[in-house]
Amino acid sequence: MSSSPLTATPSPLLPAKSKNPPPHHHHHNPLLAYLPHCTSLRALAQLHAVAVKAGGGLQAHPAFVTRLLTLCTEQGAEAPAHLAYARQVFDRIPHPGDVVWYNTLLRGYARGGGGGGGAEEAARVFVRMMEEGVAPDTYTFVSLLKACASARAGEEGRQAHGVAVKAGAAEHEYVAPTLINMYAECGDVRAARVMFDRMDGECVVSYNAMITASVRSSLPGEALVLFREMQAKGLKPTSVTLISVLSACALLGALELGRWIHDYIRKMRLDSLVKVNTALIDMYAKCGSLEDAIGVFQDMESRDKQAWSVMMVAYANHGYGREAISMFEEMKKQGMKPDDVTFLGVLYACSHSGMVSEGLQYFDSMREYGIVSGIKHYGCVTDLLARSGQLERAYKFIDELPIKPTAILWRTLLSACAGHGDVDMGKRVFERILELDDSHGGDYVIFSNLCANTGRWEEMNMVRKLMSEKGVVKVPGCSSIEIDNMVHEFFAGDGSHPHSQEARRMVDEVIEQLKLVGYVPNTSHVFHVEMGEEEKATSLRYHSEKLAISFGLLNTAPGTTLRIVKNLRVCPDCHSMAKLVSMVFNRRIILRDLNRFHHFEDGVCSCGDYW
DNA sequence: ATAGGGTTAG
Repeated sequence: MSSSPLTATPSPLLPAKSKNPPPHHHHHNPLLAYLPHCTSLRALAQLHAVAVKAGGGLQAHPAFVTRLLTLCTEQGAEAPAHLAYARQVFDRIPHPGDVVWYNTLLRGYARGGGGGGGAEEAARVFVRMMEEGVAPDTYTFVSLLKACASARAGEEGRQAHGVAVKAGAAEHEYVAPTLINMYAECGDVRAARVMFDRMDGECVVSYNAMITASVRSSLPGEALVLFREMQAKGLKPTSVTLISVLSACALLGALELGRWIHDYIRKMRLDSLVKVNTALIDMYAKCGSLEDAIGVFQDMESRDKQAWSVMMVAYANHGYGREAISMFEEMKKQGMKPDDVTFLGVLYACSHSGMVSEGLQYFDSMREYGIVSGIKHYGCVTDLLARSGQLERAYKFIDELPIKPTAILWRTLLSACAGHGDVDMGKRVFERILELDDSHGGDYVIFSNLCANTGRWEEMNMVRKLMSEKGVVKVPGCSSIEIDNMVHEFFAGDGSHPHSQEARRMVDEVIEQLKLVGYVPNTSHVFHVEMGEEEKATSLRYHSEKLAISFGLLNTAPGTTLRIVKNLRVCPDCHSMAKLVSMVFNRRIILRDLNRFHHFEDGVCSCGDYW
């Protein structure tokens, strides 16, 4: 079914299955000189055919097998069939005695070739290696651990760690960072940190691994602490460090720090690296400055697929769906072959701009490019349908997927049900979510609000009861604003910020002025429904967005753009409040939501109230 | 013949 070169070059490449080990032709074969030039399986097969004609094959020659395995495994995740073929070749070798063969094969799994089962396959290869009495080296451990990392297989990873310790390889300068990375990829930052703390702390790569681990685990503040620490130690950041730190800035929405890193990058003359520029585009876009993102993109000497994809998503995130699509068309015109990530970007752009039919067409066209759609693509299509109000169709779409849907998929649909006020569909969906994951506070909140807004009081009470029975808690709303290189965080209602009293007073003042132009608090999205109307109004008044916006108004010069980052989706009341603030106080407000950006200016928002 | 760290639906 695949059209890989494998089908074109079947069995002749396989060494004969014999009980006797093949004779070791270590005699010189002049054809071996051509091996390095065989950069495809097809070429290798041709060489083999020539060898057969000349009398005597090549397939038993170690150099030939190595080349074959390398070619197959370096395709990694893109061509699982190649990897399977390499494995087949390998399994037919009676007594593989060369570490390189094992390492090469393990590398294929390390690159994600085995998918979710990659770690187990890698472990099996390792066991075979032990049985054959072949001694593993550091590359063996690196690849084995990477295989566990890319398969997110924590259990196998821990076992591999144990084996590495026994072999005395765990502290090796290449193995140790890989261990940190493995634990981070498997979601265990604490284990990663334990590994990190056990090291001398003079190694840039370990710092890089730990910084990345922190960013991956949504601990960007921790990443920045590590970054300062390594600078204090005199360790020189590499491009990888800077890329990770930029990613931390992106998470925090720390534009000023991001600009500082950008200057540093220029000073270090790292600004010609494509990946560094891609990280810069991502940082600027996620910190709310689409202009700067475009600037970096335009100044790039060359751009790869990732750069295009990141720019496309940046446009989409800021509400420029059409521009995002034209980026996609442009990159195709320039001869770039879109991949799974590129399509994720296009679908994302379509769903956020209400381009339903285009989105569905792009989704269908994935097959023409030989891309298998994954759960994330399905997520985009679900969003595309659901957001535009085709709830029933979205439900069917999820229900009939060729793979088991995740709670996230249903969650997407649930949000849309809330947006369209369809409590019946919402209920069906809510039940589907509970079957898969009943620990997510947001689901209860959304559904209970939907019930409240449609007058389904008994159901609402049931949901709330269920929620407290299960001990599920609501994630508190948190908004941050960066002023003079300091990130200020505000939580809904609480007074934890040193300036929160000040911010509260400012909110009171702002609200009074907004009331003059017709602002009426809209309490329909206040979760604590057992509150009285007055209490509800108070809770709403001190939503984290309002605190952050007011604090920003108070502490910046008139006319300064306010950049806010929120950890949840913005509530309708805060959204209309921000629109009014932009008009009354003549400020641009750029608010980053869990999902997208809202640019408020002159009383309107760039999302067109579609979010 | 091989190696460690980097962007991605909601």
